[in-house]
Amino acid sequence: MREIRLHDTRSGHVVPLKPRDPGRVGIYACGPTVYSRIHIGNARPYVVFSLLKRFLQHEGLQTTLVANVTDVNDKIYDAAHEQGISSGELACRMIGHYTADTDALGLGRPDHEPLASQTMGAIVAYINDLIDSGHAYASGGDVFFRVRSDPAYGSLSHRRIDDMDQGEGVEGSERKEDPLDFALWKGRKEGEDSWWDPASFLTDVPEKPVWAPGRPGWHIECSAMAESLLGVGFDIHGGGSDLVFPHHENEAAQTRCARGHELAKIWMHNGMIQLTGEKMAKSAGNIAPLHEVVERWGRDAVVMYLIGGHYRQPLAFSPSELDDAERRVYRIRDALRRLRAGELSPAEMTLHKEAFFDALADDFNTPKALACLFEWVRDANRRAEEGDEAGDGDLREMLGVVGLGDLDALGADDARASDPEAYELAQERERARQERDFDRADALREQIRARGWEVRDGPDGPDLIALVAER
RNA sequence: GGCGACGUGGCGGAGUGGCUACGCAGCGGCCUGCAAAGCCGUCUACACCGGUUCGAUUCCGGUCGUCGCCUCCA
Repeated sequence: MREIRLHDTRSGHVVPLKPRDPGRVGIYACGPTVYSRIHIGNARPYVVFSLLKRFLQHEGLQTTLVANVTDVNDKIYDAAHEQGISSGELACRMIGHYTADTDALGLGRPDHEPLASQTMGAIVAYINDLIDSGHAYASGGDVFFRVRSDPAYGSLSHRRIDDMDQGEGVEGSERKEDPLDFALWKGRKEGEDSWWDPASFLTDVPEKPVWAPGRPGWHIECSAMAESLLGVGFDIHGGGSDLVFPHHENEAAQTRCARGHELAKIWMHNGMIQLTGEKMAKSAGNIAPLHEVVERWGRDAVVMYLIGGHYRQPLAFSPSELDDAERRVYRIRDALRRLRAGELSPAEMTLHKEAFFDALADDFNTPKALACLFEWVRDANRRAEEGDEAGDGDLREMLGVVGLGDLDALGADDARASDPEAYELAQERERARQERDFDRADALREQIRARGWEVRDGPDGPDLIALVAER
C-alpha cells in the first residue's frame, strides 16, 4: 500500500497519515455558515475533502467524513434581521439551498452533517468543562475562554500571543479579563430571536450555571460537533486557509484545555479561490454563486476546474478558466469513445495510472495526477490511431476517484434517437459526398452544426458529436 | 506593523540541483474532398540582484511585487 502524505499546518510539513484506528480515517471539514447561498469558493473544501475521502477509500481506508453546518452565528442574526425574517427561518432556508447546491456537484453527501443548533447539549457541557477546569470564566452572562491559560495557544497558526493585536474596541471587550480572550457563549442580546438556556442542558449539575441564556460562539460549536462524531485525536481537520486563525486555533485550544488531547492529528487547509486577483468573499461582493457556475458550465467542468489546481494553492477564477475545464472534460470524453468500455486496460499503460495515484498520495496533488491521466489518454489515443483500442478500465478507475467517473463517451447519446432530423441531414450529406457534390455536403454540415452537432467523417461513415455549447 | 504563503511560457497550473509536466489557446505537419477529432512537431518559462555549486527556475541572502490572516470570511 502507498504511504499517504498530507501537509499539516501545525508542523508546517508534509507528514505521513497514520490513522488513529488502523484502517480507519476520520475527517472533519468546516462547512459554511448558512446566512446566504454558497459560492464557488465555499465549494472548494466540499470538493477537496469529498475527493480526498474517495482516494483514501480507494487506498483501502475506511473513511468517515464529517462536514458541519454553522447555523447559529452572528452573521445569521444580522442577515435575518435585514431580510425581516427569523434567524431560524433564514438558516433553514439556506441549509436547503446549501444541500441542493452541493448535491448538484454530484459527489454524494458527507457521512455526517451536524448542525450547531442540534449539538447544543454537547456544546454547553463543553463550556461547563472549560469553566470547571479554569480555562474559561463567565462574565456578565457571557463566557470567555482564557487564552493565556493555554501555553500552546498560537501553535497552529504560528503566532505569538504578544504579537497579536489586542482586540481593543471589540464588542464585549469590557467584560473580558484579557483582550485576547474569545467568547464561548454570548448572552442573548436585544433583537436576537433564538437562544438556548444552559440550565436546561446541565440538569446533573448541582448549582445553576452562572451564565445566561443565549447562544454559543462559533469555535466551540465546531469543537463539540467534531468531538461528538469523531472523538478527540481524529485524523484530519480541514477547512479554508482563512480559518486557521482564529477559528481553528481556538478550536484546538478549547479541546486541548478541556480534554488534555489535541483535537486532530493533521490540520489541512485549502487555498482561496481568487476573482481578479482577490479572494472571493461575500463581504467583498465579488462572488460567483455555486449554483450559477454549475448551471452554466455543468458539474463536470466545475469538478475539473477545482482539481486543476493543488488544493493548498490559490486558484484563479474566471469564465475562461471554466471554459478551459470544459475543454479538458471534452478531451477525456472524446478519448472515451475510442476505448472499449468495461474492459481492462493494457498492462503497459499501468504506469500512468500508478503515477496518478502516487501523485494523490503525495499531498493530494490533483494537478499532477491529472497530468498523469492525460498522459494515459494520449497513450490510448495513439494506440487507437493504430487501430488498437484499449480497455477503459484504468481511466474509469482514475476518473472515479476524482469524481468524474460518470463521464459519457462523446457521441454516446445517439443523434439518431435524440435528433432524428440531424441524423437525416447527416445521411443526406453522406449521399451528397458519395456523389462528390461537396458544396451541398458542406452546406448540410452547416445545417447540422446549427442544430448543435459536429460531423466527423470516419472510416465507418460520419459520426455526430454534440457540440460544446458556444459562449 | 506582525505572522504565513507566493511570484513559472498567451492563459491556467505542476515540478525539479543538470533530463518534454499537463491542459487550454496559437502556429506548422500527417490524416481528410474540405473539415473536425486524433497524432507528430512548435511556440525567447521559471520577478530582479547577489551568493553557494562543475552546473540553479529549483538551495541561501537581499530587493520589488502579489495574496491570505491578525476575533468570528471556505
